[in-house]
Amino acid sequence: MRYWLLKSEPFKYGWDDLIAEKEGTWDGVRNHRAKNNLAAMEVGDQAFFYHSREGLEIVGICEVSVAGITDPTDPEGKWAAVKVKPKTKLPHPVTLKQIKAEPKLADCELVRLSRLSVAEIKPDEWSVICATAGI
DNA sequence: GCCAACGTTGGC
DNA sequence: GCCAACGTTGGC
Repeated sequence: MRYWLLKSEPFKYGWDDLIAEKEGTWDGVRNHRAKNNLAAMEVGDQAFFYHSREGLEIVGICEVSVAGITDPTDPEGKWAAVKVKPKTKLPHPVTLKQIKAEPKLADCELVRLSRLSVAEIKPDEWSVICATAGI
């Protein structure tokens, strides 16, 4: 079981959209590192849902329901995608400010590579964020 | 709205 | 194969 963080701009596709759809396809990723992360995901992996540009906070947890599919929006079929289902809405969203203020999270991919849209979260980082979120 | 970080493109 | 120019992302 591995942990991830999925970034999305809430005005394009937010947590509420995922709830409404019940299952969302994570496609349109055009960054190699993010693609590698997508390709490494397995069914059952957990992922934080993070709102970028607006909100700047982790709002929920979703679970990979379908792994290893090719991006349906890519005509050449070179890019990867997964499907995710919403699992838990965080009782207390964890803001980027809180993440940056926590020394244990100082070198997670989210902080280090701020432009990466699909980041890996280490198990201990996952626990720290869950604790902060009140889970 | 600005700017830093990063990726991509294209001239050489 | 190098690097400058440009575009995009995302935090502030």
